[in-house]
Amino acid sequence: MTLTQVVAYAYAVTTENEQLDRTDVMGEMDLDAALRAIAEPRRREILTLIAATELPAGKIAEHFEVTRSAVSQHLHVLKDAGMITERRDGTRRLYRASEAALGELRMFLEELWHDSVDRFAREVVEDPKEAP
Amino acid sequence: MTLTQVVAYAYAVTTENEQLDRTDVMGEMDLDAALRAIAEPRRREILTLIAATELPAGKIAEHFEVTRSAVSQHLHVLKDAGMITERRDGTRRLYRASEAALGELRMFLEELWHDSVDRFAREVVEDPKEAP
DNA sequence: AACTTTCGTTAGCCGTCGCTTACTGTGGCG
DNA sequence: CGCCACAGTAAGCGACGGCTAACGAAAGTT
Repeated sequence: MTLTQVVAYAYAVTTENEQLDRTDVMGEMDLDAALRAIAEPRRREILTLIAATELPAGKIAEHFEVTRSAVSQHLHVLKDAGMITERRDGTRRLYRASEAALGELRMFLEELWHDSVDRFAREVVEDPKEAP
Repeated sequence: MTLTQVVAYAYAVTTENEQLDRTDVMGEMDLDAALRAIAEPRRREILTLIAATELPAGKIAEHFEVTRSAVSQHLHVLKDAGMITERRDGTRRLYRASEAALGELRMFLEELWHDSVDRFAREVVEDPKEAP
């Protein structure tokens, strides 16, 4: 069973409404903003932190040596870019990486890489000796 | 035949020395610099331009409405990040996207996405109703 | 109601970024 | 050699980004 199949199954077993909620809550990913967001090392660390686990802002901030304010601003940037989702629980705000957004970013690079590989393979076929 | 198999074949038909040259010439990709490089829209356009085709600096600059100088600086940033390779032919400098670097970037996001998907799949298995 | 916890927001500082304008460098050609 | 086409480099400017410090806001707790 491939990873993609697992995802397909996961979506399949959720109800239609739940799926609507899911795509609804997630503020559509902005590719430009997303790439700018992950260009920052600390934001990348935050993203890896909440890729597999949901965490409150405080717990996230503990992992860094900058102010909680700074982390809060990073979270704001990530949220605006659609890279993370926010869920409230009392005074806490729980964050997690948006699987859909990560998938879109992944696809963007996949396509770019694909173009590059195509060219490379073409050159090899035309003249193996010229292959870089 | 999958894409990965094509790549494997392409590498296989090149000689060992050629492969050494290939990895030698390419200034090891810097993930941090690479992500900062593709955060800029114009640099991303440049990258897509030379993903499947090798182009001289002048031809690249023609596609934009900024100065050739600006494009030259963008190319410098991309090269420093290891995202592109440079080959000289007379006074011309031919650029192309580094397939290896694009692959590494792709892998980085692949892993991040993978972590996120794992979590999502786990939640569904544990309690489908709780799936976001 | 007063206080605490958890967290976001604002103002302002300083460093970095992308751009233009000028200048410099280099290879080919008469 | 002198010149031209093709490029990178340097200086300097306006804009933007990330940080801290101080403040604001909301949900529990006593």
